[in-house]
Amino acid sequence: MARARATLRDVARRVGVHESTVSRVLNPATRHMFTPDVVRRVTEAAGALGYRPNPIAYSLKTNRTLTVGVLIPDLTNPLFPPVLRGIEDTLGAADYTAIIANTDNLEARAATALDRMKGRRVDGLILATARREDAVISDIIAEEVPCVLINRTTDAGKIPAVVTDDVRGIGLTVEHLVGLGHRRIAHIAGPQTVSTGHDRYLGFFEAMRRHRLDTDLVIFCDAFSEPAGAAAMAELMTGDDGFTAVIAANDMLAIGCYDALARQGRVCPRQVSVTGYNDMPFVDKLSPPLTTVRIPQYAIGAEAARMLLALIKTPAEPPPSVLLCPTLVIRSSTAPPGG
Amino acid sequence: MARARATLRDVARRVGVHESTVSRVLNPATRHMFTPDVVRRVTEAAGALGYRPNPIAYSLKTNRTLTVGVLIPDLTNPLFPPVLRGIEDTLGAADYTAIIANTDNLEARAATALDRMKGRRVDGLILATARREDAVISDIIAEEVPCVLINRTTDAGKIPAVVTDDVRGIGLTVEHLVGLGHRRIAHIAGPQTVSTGHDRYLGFFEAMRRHRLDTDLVIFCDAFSEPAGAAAMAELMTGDDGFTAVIAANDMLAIGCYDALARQGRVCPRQVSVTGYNDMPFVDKLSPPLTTVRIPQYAIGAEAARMLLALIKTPAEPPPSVLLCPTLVIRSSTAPPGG
DNA sequence: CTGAAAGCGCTAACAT
DNA sequence: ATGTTAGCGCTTTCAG
Repeated sequence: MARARATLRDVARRVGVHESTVSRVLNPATRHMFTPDVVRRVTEAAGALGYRPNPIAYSLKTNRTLTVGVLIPDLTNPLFPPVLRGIEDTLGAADYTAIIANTDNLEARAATALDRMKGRRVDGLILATARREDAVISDIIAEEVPCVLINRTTDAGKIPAVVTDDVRGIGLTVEHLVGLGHRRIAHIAGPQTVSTGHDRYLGFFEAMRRHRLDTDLVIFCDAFSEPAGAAAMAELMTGDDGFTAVIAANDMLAIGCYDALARQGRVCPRQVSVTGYNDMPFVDKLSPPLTTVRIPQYAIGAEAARMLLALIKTPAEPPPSVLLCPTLVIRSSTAPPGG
Repeated sequence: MARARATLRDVARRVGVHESTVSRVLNPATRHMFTPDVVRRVTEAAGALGYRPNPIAYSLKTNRTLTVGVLIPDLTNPLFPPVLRGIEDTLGAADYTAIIANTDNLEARAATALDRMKGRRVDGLILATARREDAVISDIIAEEVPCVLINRTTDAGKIPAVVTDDVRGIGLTVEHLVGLGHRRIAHIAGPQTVSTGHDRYLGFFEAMRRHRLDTDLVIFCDAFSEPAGAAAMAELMTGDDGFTAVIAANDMLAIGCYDALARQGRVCPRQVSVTGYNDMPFVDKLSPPLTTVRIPQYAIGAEAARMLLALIKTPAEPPPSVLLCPTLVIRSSTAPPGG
């Protein structure tokens, strides 16, 4: 900033009181100690000088930066921007600021980013990058940094998390497809090293079993990506086992399915129904518009931020994890089999 | 952070030298003043104690926060995440960190966000929110805060900007459509209060004139949004003037065109060709895949960050604005007329 | 080549 | 009800 900003001392001098008086008057928690007259004079002088507290000095003194670090796999995945808006809106209302970093799903990058954030002395962390067994998170626990997980959680479950009920979410898609008459249903599963991939597979398995349907048609992908989805779909079509529907573990995988289907000249949903997961922006614009599971993205971010703020305030009382409810969004990528 | 971090004093005590010696040894710029022996001992002790400089104290002393503010209209617009990655990668390499805020295209929110950022004492700003006449930016000039604009610029042009050549970009689409045989071409223009909206309209106007074609089929929108595009397209179809192609000022407007077309049962590109602008992620998945103008999103961010860092280092030498080159991406939303 | 000392702007005991 | 004082961790003149 160019212009030299007014400091507490400047205000104090102008009013003719001590620096600490100004500090206390300007602090809502201690303002009550003063006569209305002093409060008025100080407030006016502060206004006249355009006084703005220096957060750097505040931080150095209090050891709090009013900053939290947010780790996400990839900002260009449209799933995350709405989550971030939820986080930033909630943090902003409490005068906190988010610092965001992408990890590209690489644990090494997560470690580096976390180091930078800790270096910046963030007051807390929100991580969307948890693996089921996560060394990085073990460190965080050991260091007692306030932290909440979103979207994915760890097996150990020692850290408060805001996630959706993935088992139930996939159950919804199975019910929907079974209701349409499908019996041979395949699952393109995500990485089993992360809770979302694992829970969705579990959800598929349990729901299919409930209907006494076979669960042999499962391809495991090592990434929630379009190419991985395309490869899996291609593999599925190679050993054609007469499946009529595919449940992809997320929307990116489902888009990959579309690609592979198109390359083989198979048409969705007439020949194969496809479902996704997340209801990312723009999947309603695909051809055909994708049937998928909607998760409350903004709410996930907002809730996580709320929890983190609580945790920062009272680290001794970790807030309970939150399980949000997914809903099925039926569009045109699903239809009765053999349509 | 929980664990009390080692300070300079701790390191100094351990080595048996003065605090300032440690500071100087750890600073690459002043390290050369010392005997190799001292350097080694200090470095080792710092390593052993896990010393990490406290950026807060550094900032308080030096008046630099190694932080820059980034203002964007809306993170959920897929145009921006790649730009941000460019910014963050470049800033990160120089140990700078970005603070991001959304304005939703509201000048009031821009002012608020900027206030918060200045409050946080950012060293510089990157703004993707400029209007052609922008009071907020006038303030920034007056306060001499290092700043670079991206995507949009101001009429006054007093601030270095990284933008693409929008006149030329739209020219590309006109050439393409004319080459396909179109003569009656409409333009769904963006807000004329921002440079992108204005320049693209200008580009349309000039290119059409070059071909001696009429430029009467223009609808001005007050937002670069899907509903605005749909409304404009609907209006265009009402007074049907026999147009065979529509150039939308950006991809969101083009998607709105798709909506309106679908509602009227008109098929693209057979009855109407449509073009967009920006080549946002996922427009290749639309039906039909959108012909659009690609801008180097990551490069815009990276270049802007580079310029800002230079400006912060030497405020007296403002870097020249950069005009990046757009390219046409031909997909399936354009075809010869009356196909 | 290294040490001493001041001070960035703020908060929070502790005094009165 | 207000003032004094010390100090957060660092950089940087100024001495030597």
